[in-house]
Amino acid sequence: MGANVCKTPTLRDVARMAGVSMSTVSRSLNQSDLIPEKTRARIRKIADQIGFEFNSHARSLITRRVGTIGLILPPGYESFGVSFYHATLHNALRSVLESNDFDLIVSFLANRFTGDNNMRRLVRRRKVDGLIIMQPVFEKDMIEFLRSMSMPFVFSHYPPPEGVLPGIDIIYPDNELGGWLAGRHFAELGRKKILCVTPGHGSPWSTPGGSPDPEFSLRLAGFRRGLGESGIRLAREDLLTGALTMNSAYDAVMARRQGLARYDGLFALNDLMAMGAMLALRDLGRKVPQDVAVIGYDDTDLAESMRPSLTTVHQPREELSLATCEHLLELIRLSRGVGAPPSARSIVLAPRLIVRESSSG
Amino acid sequence: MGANVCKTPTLRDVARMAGVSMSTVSRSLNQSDLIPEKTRARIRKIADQIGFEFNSHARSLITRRVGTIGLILPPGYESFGVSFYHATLHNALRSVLESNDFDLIVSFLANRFTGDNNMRRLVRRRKVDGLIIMQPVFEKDMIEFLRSMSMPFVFSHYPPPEGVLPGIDIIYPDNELGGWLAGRHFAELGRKKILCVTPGHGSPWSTPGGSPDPEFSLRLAGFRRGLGESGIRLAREDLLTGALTMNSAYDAVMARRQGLARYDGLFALNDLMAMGAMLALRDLGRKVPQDVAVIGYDDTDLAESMRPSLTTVHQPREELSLATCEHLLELIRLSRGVGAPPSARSIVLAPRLIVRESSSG
DNA sequence: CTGAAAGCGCTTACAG
DNA sequence: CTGAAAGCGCTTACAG
Repeated sequence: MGANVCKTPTLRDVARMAGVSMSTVSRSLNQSDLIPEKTRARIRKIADQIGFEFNSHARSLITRRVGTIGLILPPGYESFGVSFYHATLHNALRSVLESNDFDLIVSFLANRFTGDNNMRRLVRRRKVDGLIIMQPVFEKDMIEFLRSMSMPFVFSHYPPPEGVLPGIDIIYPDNELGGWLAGRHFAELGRKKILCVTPGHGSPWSTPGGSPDPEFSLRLAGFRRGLGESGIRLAREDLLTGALTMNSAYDAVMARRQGLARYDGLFALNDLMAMGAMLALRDLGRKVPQDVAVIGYDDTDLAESMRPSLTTVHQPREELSLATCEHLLELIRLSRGVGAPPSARSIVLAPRLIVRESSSG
Repeated sequence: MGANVCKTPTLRDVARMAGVSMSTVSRSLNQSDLIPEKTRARIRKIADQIGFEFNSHARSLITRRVGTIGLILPPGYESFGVSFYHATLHNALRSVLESNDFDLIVSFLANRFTGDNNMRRLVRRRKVDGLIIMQPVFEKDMIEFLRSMSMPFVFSHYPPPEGVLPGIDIIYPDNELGGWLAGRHFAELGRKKILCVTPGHGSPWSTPGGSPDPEFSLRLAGFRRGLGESGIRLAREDLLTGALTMNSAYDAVMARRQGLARYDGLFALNDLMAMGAMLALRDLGRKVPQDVAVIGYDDTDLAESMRPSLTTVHQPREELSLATCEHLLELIRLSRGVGAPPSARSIVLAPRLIVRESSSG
């Protein structure tokens, strides 16, 4: 009366049915070429029939791998502006991991209730094989901890802070170049007087009164350089301060209605602010792009969907995700091997400008 | 020369240092009250010192729990309209799970490369203790499988399809009521002639030529009922077809510019479409809300950020996430116990209308 | 090519 | 209150 269908069949069940030892089943299902193809096929079939899957815990206990990657979310992820952008990043990440049969645990750095460090916990409990870390700030402790645990990790998306920590694997887009592309585009369009909407210190992770977020200050620096090459200057009064949201930019532009007529271009440091600014310009009777050309940053899906559609700097999300995952998977592979650990790399990806209606009048 | 700091200390290490057996350490760290508080504290301290954490695999092998919940994403999640809305849902989910010390694995139902069923795999490999399933379609196979595996699961967010499967735990907002709130609001405003922007069959999971998505058809039905109570009818020609995106709604309204002057209200079945419609109205010289009052659906962050800010039906995201998690955690708890499995519930949450500038002229 | 055996790091009756 | 021992479901030298 042996039931040949049980809730969760084990290797032992398969072995029994196949009339071989557990070792043979294990080897077969793991593609060991010690086992002749014929046997492997037979066992594979039995396993499929009864719906066998390896118990990942038993397996991990020995192999020390789980088949799960941890993604550490940036601070401020709850805020719309951030989550909004990152959601598309995650989709791309998930694709790559999925194609490699890895699962994805998504977590904040710190548990917001207990205050515990989630990342440490995930690592110590061995719930992940590697980490993708999206954090604008690089804590030295954290990095030393990961190294001491031999846990592969890659920082992704945020540019390194000023004093770059040497020897860290990090992949991010070139924000300075993105800004430069926008600046040059205005110059090419022959626009001379540009208004620029920045988040000021309003990004979720900038410390009050601290230095502005490098991500945004780099965009601005590049923008200045791009304009400067054609002799266009950005004065202090040409900078408006929003807060990464649509309404903050709308309000900032409305508040500046005096003297607005002088401007024939507007650059916002992200798409949401660009959209808010466009609404304001329209309400003030200034036509986009005829009177004012507008450029955003990020190339979120909204940019194309906006009317007029928004010219913007495209963040290479797919490439970023792909490169991040591939690099991490490579590190994981190497960490199992015997070779020397590879030297760390930082990979910088070039953004590109997507020209749409808001700047092609 | 025994190092008292090792990479990953085990129970054995703690036991050795404390001069007790592994059993005692295990019990202490698991809050067994067999062990006197004093001993517990001593052992806790040693464990903390050397950075001990349970190896989750060894533990799971015996206890059959992992401390991880699986979230199954809806089809079409890659599309912006969907991911955009769900991102905020996830944030809320993550909070609740985090406060219960559960990790979250996020996955699509099917592996888009191998075609394998990710959910089955996660369950069979025992990588999750329970599942939150966001799927507009309920496959019978899937449900039987989960039951046969005694895997706790809760369907969340999508209303059940027509022929409701009895005895499934499911939590979702009342879309019909949401539509009704919008209808009644127009009636109260004294608006008589309403244009309605729907996704048609354009939602990501509706089969071509199949029946429209229940989520949206319910909103529309409720809306009709709300208007009907004040004698307002919606003719076939009052329905526009977009595709859940801003530009689709923009284009639909623009294409309908003839006869647009008759309308004094516009309802879009989600916020993105409402925003697109508002842009079109403005471009056609119709003032919001003076000429046309506009209502959206979802209450995404963009609604408040829009100018004029958007009146919309608020999806009870926080309540939904909270209720889903709490219910799932309860099911998990019960599945360990001896009591009879609880009877399944469906929980319907009431949305509410958020009145903003787009309808308060 | 194949199997018996040890062991991964825990938990939990069972016996004191 | 405490410990020795069995066992969760795998993998992998080791011996044939």
